[in-house]
Amino acid sequence: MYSAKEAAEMTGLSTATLRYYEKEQLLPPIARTKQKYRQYSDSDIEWIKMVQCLRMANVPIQSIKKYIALLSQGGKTMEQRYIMVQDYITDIQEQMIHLKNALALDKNILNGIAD
Amino acid sequence: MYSAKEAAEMTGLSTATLRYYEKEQLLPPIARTKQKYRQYSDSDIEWIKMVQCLRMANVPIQSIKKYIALLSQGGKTMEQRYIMVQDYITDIQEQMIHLKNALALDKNILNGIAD
DNA sequence: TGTTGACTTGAAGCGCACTTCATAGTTTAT
DNA sequence: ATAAACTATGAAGTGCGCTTCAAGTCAACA
Repeated sequence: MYSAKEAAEMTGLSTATLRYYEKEQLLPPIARTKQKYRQYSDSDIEWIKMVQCLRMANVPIQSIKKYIALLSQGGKTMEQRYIMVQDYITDIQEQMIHLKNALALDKNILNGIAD
Repeated sequence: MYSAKEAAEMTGLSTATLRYYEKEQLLPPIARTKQKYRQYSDSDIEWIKMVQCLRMANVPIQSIKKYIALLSQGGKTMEQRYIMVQDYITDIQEQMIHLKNALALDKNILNGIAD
């Protein structure tokens, strides 16, 4: 079991962010000591790392919350989760297309500037 | 030349967003009528569409501003612009990796749940 | 003539994802 | 025993990217 500070160090998130994620139900309820101090388990740490990956992929908190709700229902929700991830993969691919479109428009505009 | 409303319809952005982009210097100064009404030219519309592509690729306003500043300096800044776009392509590819990492962690966590 | 409707501006408001603050209790080291 | 370091909470603050509001100007039409 790890303290708040240790969990923060292990994940690279701040303790404030960890509390925020917990409050937003992106994490399972974290165990507490008698004195109400959080005790993060190894599986909590894994869980946090997964949330972190989703955030780094720009998945919004509310979507992660839904994903997490599915995940905590176990293996039977695998397909739904797979679909959610696929949708985000599609999003990212579309971002790539928009960037390339921007480059194409850049060239047109440049011709217009006629430098 | 197009009115604010026409420009909005042509781009799918709101007139408020167009004014906001102009204020933030994401657009070149838009011509005005005697009555101070904006008159968007065809090249303004192209410009807006490029900004829109960059936004849809999740490029922040401040970065677009820098990109636009380079673009308005003409063809000699092509390489710098290319590098900027490359950096965003890298960002997007990294997002993809994070998503895949999330999926891998999902599988681990699922084993932990032991359903 | 007056009342729609499109346009102008600056300022305020909003949702998101945190971050910081104020206040208070606990644990550890000297 | 007391100071330093860590933890807790709720509330307020921050930055981003818009959106909405308030107050006024201008053009066209019944």
